[in-house]
Amino acid sequence: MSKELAKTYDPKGLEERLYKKWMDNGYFHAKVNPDKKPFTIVMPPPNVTGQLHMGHALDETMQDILIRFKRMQGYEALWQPGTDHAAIATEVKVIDKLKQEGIDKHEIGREEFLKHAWAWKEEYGGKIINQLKKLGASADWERERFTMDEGCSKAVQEVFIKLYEKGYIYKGSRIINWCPVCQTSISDAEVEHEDQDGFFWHINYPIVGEEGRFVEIATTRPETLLGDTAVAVNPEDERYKDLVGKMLKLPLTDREIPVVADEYVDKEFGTGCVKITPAHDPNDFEVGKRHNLPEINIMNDDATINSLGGKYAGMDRYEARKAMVADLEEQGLLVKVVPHSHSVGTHDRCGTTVEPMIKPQWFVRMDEMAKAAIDALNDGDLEFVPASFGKTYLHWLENIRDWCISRQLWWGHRIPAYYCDECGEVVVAREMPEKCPKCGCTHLHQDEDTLDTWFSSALWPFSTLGWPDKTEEMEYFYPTDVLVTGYDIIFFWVIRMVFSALEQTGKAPFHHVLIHGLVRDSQGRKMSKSLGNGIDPLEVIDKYGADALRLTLITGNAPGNDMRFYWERVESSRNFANKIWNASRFIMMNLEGHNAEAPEDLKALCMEDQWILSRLNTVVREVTENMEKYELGIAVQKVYDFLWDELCDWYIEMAKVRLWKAEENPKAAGEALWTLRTVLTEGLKLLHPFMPFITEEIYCTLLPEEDSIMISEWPVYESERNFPEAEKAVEGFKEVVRGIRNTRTEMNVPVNRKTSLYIVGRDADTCARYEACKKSFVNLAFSKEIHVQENKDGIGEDAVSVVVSDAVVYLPLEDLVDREKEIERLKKEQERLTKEIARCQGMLNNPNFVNKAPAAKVDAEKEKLQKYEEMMEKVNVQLSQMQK
RNA sequence: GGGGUCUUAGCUCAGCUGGGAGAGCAUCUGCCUUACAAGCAGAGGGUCAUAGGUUCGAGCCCUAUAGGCCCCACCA
Repeated sequence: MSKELAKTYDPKGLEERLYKKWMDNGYFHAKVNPDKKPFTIVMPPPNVTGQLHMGHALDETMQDILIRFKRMQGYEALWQPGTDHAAIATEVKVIDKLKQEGIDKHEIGREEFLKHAWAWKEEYGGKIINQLKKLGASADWERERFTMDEGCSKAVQEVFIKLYEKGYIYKGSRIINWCPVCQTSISDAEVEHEDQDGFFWHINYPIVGEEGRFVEIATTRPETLLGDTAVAVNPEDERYKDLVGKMLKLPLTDREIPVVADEYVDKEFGTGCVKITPAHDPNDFEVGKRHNLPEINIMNDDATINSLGGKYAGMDRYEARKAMVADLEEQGLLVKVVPHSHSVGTHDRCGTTVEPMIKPQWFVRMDEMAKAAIDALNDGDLEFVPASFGKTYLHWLENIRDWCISRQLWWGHRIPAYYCDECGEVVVAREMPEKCPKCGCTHLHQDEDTLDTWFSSALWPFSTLGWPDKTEEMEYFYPTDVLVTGYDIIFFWVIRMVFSALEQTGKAPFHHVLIHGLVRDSQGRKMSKSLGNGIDPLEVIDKYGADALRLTLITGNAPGNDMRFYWERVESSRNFANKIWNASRFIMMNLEGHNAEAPEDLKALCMEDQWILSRLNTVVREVTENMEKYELGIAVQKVYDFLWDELCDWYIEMAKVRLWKAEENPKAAGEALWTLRTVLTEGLKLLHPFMPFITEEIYCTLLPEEDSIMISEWPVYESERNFPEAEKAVEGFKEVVRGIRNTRTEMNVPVNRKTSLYIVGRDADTCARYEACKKSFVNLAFSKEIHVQENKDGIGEDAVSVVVSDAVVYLPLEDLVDREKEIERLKKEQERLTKEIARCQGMLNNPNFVNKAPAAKVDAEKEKLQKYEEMMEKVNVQLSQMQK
């Protein structure tokens, strides 16, 4: 590979080339390796028919960062990928496609439909995986799984049977959420509640045998009147006490229904009389059970009124509502209509208003398993990051109801239950039994329903590792270490994985759950198809590169918080990539043809070399700590600041003096080059998990003998690279440089005018220190002829002075000095110091501070006070001189 | 109704266990200084929502209030 690098960083082409290299070398593959500690992340399986969006990009980037970090740290890092069959989402898409071809799902039948569905999966299933690869995702693609592949299906069947045998899975006729459009039951978690403006219809129900007397009820859903089997009042309600037990004539029908008393009714709300429709309302269902009321289902599966609805039969529920209200009005039974806003349940997939219906469905009993999941968090077997999401988790589990798992869909895992055609006996088994165990009949048929898609994804952390077989992967990689996901699917997925894993494997499926927020648009709106405000990650990658996208998604936001997407931020990430690129280019250009041998003793290195090594050392320690605490944003910010501010803006500029004089002093230049190469190499390693492509390209160009940065060793803190004195010295140096630059700007001195510099140090030691680094002022402070001395000999009275902690720097700028201006500047400085001194004294004069604060804090304040007082003294001298 | 979360510079957000307010972008002033104008140097800009409290010391901890957002919930 050539050392010639382009002047600007162009990620195009390079990313693809490097990704292929990583794949070809099998760097992403993890295997059972007893010599190493495992580190495992299971990838939340994207929907097989899905498109990569910003949410995925964020989620996958976070995981990739953790996996790459741990891999470099020497762990056997497995990132287990795969896709989800996404039962209903996929089935809807396949139905749509078939419809366009003029094919009806029911006409072709189950088997034929599934053929189409699998074909669809084969055609589109790989798409999202390929998109993930563009991000740089280092998942172990050799282990890619699918929730409906053989192994996962086996796990699903196994779990179903075990739970059934334990009595945790049962079939029952209960009120469930029904989607009339998708024509399937859905779980509570799939129902979204939204407030809608509607009406309260007040209707009079005539009392039987009491001509002209009515009971007035209020309802938001008049059409369900057809299924009413009672009217309920509160037993304590004095207004209606005499009515309890009486019969009412149900309007628009020829039925009579009783008035019952039930605590459920709120006296204060509405009219205090509630119509009870057990078959179409969850609360009414409960009331009906308590009073042994009949359950009358008045709707077909598509939410049209069924044959029990008399003249309304065949009408859609809303059509029927209109017709019935009109009829009631005509009959004089409609008392009034009052606008009323109330919460309506809708299906999260299609937005259709859910219809509660009584249907035979399969359920998972939640009480015991929920308790285990609660204990897991309370016992610390499971930890959320940030911890506050643990409360959300607990709150949900504490209020959980049984989970409806059967779906009237074809795309999914078919329920392993078989019914005897003769006696109706139910057998749950791995295969269809040859004959009914009860009556011996040989005619049996399998349950038509499939399982909720989350039933299989709940098993993902262990089904992908081979469970229920006792595989070595299961033994080695399980439980996994951390799950990374958005807060929006804690209920759907995280909770179900936890209780499933606890039940089946006896262990929590992961130790930590790292939660992130949503990526919103620049106005803070959710990115959505209907708004058309979504930003395609692939477009960002195409324009700015995957590294820039990754950096943008990780920086400037705290775990669990939503973030906004701005193109400007991507641009600034790209600029950082370019900065690193050019710094590397500079270092490599200088290395060309020169020796950069490691020094025999780091202690012999010059001040600035020790400083940058020492700073790097600190950054290594801090970044590693941040990564281990999942503080990715903080970690990368530190790497960013170190590379840009400290390495590029300071160290490289300081090192230039030696590089320019390489011919004169090859040893000094060699040390600078060694330091540059060392710091760059280590810095790139710290950056690699965040920006894998550019770091790989530079690393391999810089060190052609190395194979890849992604399998290099993560830097570790070494105490012999710690140089506190050098750090302090360079801080002093920087203070001087800043002071000079500042003063020059104020004096409007152009950069190309080099000035002489007199540094008057506090004492001999200080002078020695400035002497050692004085050459660096040439480049950093636009200087020539730098004099370091202990007195003011040879310095003109008009020189501009810069007072710092341990020295005064004089710039002889006679011709430019405006005495008035200089006096003003010094007075400003005086003012600043007065404030500082007052602040220090305020603290130190407070006996409570001196007595109670830690001694180190008190000493630090004393030291500062002394420093400021010294500086003040010097400023005063300077000022009086100017005012002479 | 319950729970969570947020309120910090013009904008978007960081700020880890309490110890002198930060970044990016934007604005203003100089610079094409032999890695980088996708850059360099400098500047302005904040009563850290409000009111109390704990503490020697609060952006950070506690309480209340206001406003924003989110989630959960069976008031017909």
